[in-house]
Amino acid sequence: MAQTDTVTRILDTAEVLFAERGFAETSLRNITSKARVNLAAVNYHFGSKKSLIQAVFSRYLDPFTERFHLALDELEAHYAGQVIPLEVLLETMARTVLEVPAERNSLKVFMRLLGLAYSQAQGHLRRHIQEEYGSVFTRFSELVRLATPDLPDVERFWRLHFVLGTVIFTLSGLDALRDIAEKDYGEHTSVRDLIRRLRPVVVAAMNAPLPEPAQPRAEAS
Amino acid sequence: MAQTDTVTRILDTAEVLFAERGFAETSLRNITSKARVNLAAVNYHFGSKKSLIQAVFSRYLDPFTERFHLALDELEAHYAGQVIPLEVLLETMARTVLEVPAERNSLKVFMRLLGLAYSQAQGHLRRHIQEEYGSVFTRFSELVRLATPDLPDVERFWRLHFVLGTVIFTLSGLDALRDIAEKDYGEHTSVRDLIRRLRPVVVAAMNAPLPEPAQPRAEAS
DNA sequence: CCTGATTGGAAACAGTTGTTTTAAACGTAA
DNA sequence: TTACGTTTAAAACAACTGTTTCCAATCAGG
Repeated sequence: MAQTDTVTRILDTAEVLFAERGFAETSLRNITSKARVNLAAVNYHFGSKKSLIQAVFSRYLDPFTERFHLALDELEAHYAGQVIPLEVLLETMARTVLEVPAERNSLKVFMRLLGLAYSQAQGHLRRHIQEEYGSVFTRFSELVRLATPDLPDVERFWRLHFVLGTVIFTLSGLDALRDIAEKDYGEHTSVRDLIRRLRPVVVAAMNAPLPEPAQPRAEAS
Repeated sequence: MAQTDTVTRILDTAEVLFAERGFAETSLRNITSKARVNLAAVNYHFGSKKSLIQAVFSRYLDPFTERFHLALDELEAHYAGQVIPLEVLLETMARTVLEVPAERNSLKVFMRLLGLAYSQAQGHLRRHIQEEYGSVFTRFSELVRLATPDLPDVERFWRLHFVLGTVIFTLSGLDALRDIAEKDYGEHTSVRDLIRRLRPVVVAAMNAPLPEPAQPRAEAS
C-alpha cells in the first residue's frame, strides 16, 4: 500500500461526488482527478463503475447491518420474550443510523445515497441493496409487527414505507431545506434536532387510526 | 400542425422516459426515436434539452397551480373567514393532484418527476419549479398555519416537509412498492387506495404532540 | 401560386463517457 | 536481487452525448 491507500481515497471522493450530483452525472475522471489518483486505478481496483457504486454502498451498509443486528440482539435479550415498544425500536434504529457514519460527519452523504438508490433507478444497485439490507429490514419489521398488533399487515407495510419516505426525503434533501428554514425562521437545525422533531411525528404516524374501508371503484390504476 | 403534433409527441415520450430513467440517463435520441420524430426537432422546438425538461414540468405544473388556486378560492369563499380544517385542506390538495394528470393515467409519472426534481440536483429545474410552484405552496402553507394554530412555525415547516417526503417518496416509488405489497399480501393497491391509507397517517403526523425541548449539545452538524 | 413555418433524413460537429492498453516506476516481501 | 502487487502516466478505443447544419419534402394560409 502506498500513501493513504488509493482505494480509500477513491471511495472517499466518489461517495461525496455521488451524493452531490448523482451517479450518471459523476464521471470517473471527476473522481480520479479530485482524488489525485490515476484514471485506470478505478477499473484496476473495482473493475467497473457499477462495482464502484456498489462498493460505496457496502462501506456504509456492511457496518450498519452488523451493528443493527447486534443492537436488536441486545434488545431482544433485554426484553426476554416481552414485546419491545415501538418507540424503543425506532429509537434503536435512529441511534444505529447515527452511529455508523459518525466518524466522518457523513450522515448527510449516507442519506443522500439512500435517496439516490431509490430514485435513481439503477437496477443493479437495487438488487445489491436488497441482498445486503433485506434481511435486517425483514427482522426489524417483524419486531415492529409485534409492537403494533392492532395494525393489519398491509397497513403496517405501507406505514413503514411512509415513514421511510419521510426520513430519506428529509435527510437527503437536508441542505436545501435547512437553508430555507434558517432563512425563514433564523434557526439552525442540526441532524439531532431533526430526529428529535421526527420522533413524535413518526410514532403518531404509525399509531394513526385505521383508514375508512375502501369504497368500491371502477378504475384500476 | 402535422399528424399528431410533433411537440406533443415529444413531450409525451419524454415525460415517460424521464420518469423511468432520470434526465441524464435519457438521451435525446432515445426520445426522438421512440417518438418517431426527427432528432433535430427537439432543438428546433425547445431550443435545448434543459428547456425540454422544463417544458415537461410546465405541462403538469401550469394546470395544477391554476386549479389549486381556484380550489383554494372556493374553499376560502365557502368558509368565509372561518378557519378551514386541516383535513379539508389536505383533501383539497389530494383531489387537485389527482385531477390534473387524470386524463392520461399519469399520476405515477407526475410523482416520479417531482421526486426526480428533488433528488436529481438539476439546479435550473429547482429554480424553474420554485418560480411556478412557490406561490401556491406559500398560500397553502399559510392556510395550514391557520388550521394548526398550536404548532410553532418551525415545527409546522418541518412537518409539512415530512409529509411531502412521504407522499413523493411513496407515489414516485409506487411501482416497486406495489410489486412487493402484491407479492407479500396478495392485494392490489390502487393510487386512490394509497391516498385513503395516507390520509389518517398524514393528519396524525401533523397533529402529533410537540417534541421534547432540545438538549444542549456540543456538535454542530 | 407562393410564402413561410414545420417536418424528415442524414450527416457532421466537438465533447465526454467508460474502458483498455502499454509503459515505466515504486514498494514490499521472499 | 528477484518477483509481485500497486500506482502513475499517457494514449487510444469505440460509443455516446447535445447541438448544428444542409437539403428536400410537406403543409397551411394569404
